[in-house]
Amino acid sequence: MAYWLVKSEPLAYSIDQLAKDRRTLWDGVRNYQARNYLKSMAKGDEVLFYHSNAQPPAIVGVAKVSKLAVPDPTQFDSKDSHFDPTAKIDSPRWFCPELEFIRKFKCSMPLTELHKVPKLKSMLLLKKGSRLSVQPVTAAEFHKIMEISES
DNA sequence: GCCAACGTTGGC
DNA sequence: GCCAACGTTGGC
Repeated sequence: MAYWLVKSEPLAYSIDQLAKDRRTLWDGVRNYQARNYLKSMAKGDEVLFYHSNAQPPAIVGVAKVSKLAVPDPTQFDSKDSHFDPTAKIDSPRWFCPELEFIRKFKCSMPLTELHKVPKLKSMLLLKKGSRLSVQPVTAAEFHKIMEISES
């Protein structure tokens, strides 16, 4: 079992939208490192859901991987903002797993609060200049965040 | 809106 | 392969 964190701008796709949809393809990621993480996600992996460019930016809930990554359909759609003209059907460049809603936290965890937790100080999310929209999270970090969410 | 930190592109 | 120019992310 691995743990991850994904970022989304709430105006683009929020935790509330995922709660309604129940499941969604995590498409549109166009960064190679993030893509490689998406491809290595296993069914059942748990995923922290983070709202970026939000007020405040915060971890807002948990999802899980419900399907392994498949070729991202938006790369082939010329009308989609994530269209990639260099991607070919027989050699897709971008991949996306399906994520399933687990829960929204009663109280979201703003970045400013996360920075105060000593056990989380090495989280990728909290490192200066860290822009990756898909990140691995350690079991210890994940469980600490679960603990905080229940307090 | 600003800007630091990256990532990508493309000429050479 | 280098690197300048440009684009994007995302906190503030």
